[in-house]
Amino acid sequence: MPRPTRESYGDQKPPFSYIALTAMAIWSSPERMLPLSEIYRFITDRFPYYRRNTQRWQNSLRHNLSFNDCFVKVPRRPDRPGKGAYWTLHPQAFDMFENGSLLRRRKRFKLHKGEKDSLNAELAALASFNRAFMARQAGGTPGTAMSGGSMFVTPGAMCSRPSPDLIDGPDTAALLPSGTRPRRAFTIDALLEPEPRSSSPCSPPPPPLQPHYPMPLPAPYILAAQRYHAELLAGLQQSCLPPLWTWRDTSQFSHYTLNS
DNA sequence: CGATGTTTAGTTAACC
DNA sequence: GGTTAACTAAACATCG
Repeated sequence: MPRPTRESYGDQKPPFSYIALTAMAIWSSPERMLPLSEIYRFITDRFPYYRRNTQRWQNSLRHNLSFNDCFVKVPRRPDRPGKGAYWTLHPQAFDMFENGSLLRRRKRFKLHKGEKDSLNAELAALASFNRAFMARQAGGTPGTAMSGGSMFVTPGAMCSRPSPDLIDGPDTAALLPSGTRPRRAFTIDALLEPEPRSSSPCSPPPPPLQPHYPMPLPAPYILAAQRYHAELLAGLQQSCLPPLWTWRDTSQFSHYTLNS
């Protein structure tokens, strides 16, 4: 039986699960993360089947995003306002498909409670940073308002303190690779300081993590926000972690695979 | 208000 | 037959 090509799917339902479709969409984007609307667009652009009954499959897709730990909701950067968050893949979920084939999933990806708590704390800190950022910017008092940053937690404190009910292995409380987790306090002031030069233990850094920001002369706040966001994403999508999703044959969407 | 996100629950199919 | 993953439906909350 011949391999199905992108075209041959036509109005037929593609053999991919929603998880696979979503992973495709996310990993085909330059920054490895997309808002919901862009995930929709990726799917409808490539698979005509999903141009019908959008209510049904989009509900299922949203359900999958929320239900599965393999998808991580990253708050929008404050300089990119809009509706909804960005969605990315959890680094530990990269190998959830057998042999990298998106046609077959190895097992359900589930985070332990400690890992989940840790990640949520990290993301909550980011959201908090964003809110403070906006408030501060609205206040128009650069460098003074909200100084001290007592409302923020340091990443170290956040990630190294296991919850009482956490008994798992050594890395359960440290979701993000320790080398790339943000090293400074999650405060605007700290982030406004010049970037400390440190060589990443993993090389080279993936290009998508340094997107260009189409902004006219970013203010220091914007720079701080960008830096913060980049650090978090660098942790989430570490270059040490293997492979990137790709497709071997760009004309055949049936064969998304992992680089090896 | 509509898009987005969360949660629960029922059905189906594949697998051991 | 039990377990698991995928799919679907639906209720509900939140947010811009």
